[in-house]
Amino acid sequence: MVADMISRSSGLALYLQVADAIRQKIISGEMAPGSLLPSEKYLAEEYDVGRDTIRDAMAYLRGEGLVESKRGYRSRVRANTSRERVWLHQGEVVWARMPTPQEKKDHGLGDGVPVLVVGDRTYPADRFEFGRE
Amino acid sequence: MVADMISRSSGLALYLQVADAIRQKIISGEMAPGSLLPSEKYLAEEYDVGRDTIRDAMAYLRGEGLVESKRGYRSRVRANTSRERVWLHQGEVVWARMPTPQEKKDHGLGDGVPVLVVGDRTYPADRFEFGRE
DNA sequence: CCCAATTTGTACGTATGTATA
DNA sequence: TTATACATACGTACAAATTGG
Repeated sequence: MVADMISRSSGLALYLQVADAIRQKIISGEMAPGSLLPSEKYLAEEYDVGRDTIRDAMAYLRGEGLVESKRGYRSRVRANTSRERVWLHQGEVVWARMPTPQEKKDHGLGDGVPVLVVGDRTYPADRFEFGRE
Repeated sequence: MVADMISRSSGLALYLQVADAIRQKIISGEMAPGSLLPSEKYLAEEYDVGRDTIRDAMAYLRGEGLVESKRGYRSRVRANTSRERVWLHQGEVVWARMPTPQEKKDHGLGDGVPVLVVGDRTYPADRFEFGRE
């Protein structure tokens, strides 16, 4: 029974404890990239918390870029994508921030995926990296 | 009255409409960087929605890195920080992702701030940028 | 230093909508 | 069509942090 790992008196918010537990399963590989998570209803019963608490935990993990959700289907562990390498030209500078809604739409980005900014162009951070030759 | 801008039949979720409205005020400068937002209670009345809807909108804006919240105090428009420039050495590669909880703690990062990764080191994306000389 | 008001955070509930299988 | 699952939106209550008197 996994619910033993959740403490209502630890001082740490329940949803963060749930997020920690699920994150650990993802990092350890117990939940493989691309695999489906249990339903929110199931998780709520497993950890003996309300569904809202599970939703908060999932939202937190989405923000970390660890899971992705879509309506009507169970959430999924985000698969690691390979990044295309782009060489920085002389004088170019790269930085990162979260995408605007328009950029999320344009690049088809889920939650928890930043963009890399070079000049006036943005690149999805899960598909690009920048290097110096 | 701003509530006119919120439509319950537009098909777009109310919290996204609220987020859009507040984001526009931030981008336009009507809400200056560093300034305090109205309380959630006030916003709920202003837009004539539940507090939960306002909270969802705020969480969305936090995820975008536009606002920051702390318990007991009103949310604040994130101030633009200046980024320290670091030169990439030959062969180095930089990419970005969301921080782990440990990295958030170590760097004192709020929501919606990615980290830049170079080798086995991470740099807060709101305080660093990488360039090629 | 303490107290009260304010504000956000957490957690529960219910109901309904919408996408997927 | 039906069942399942996540999304949205309302409500309530209390906890915890901050501010200011």
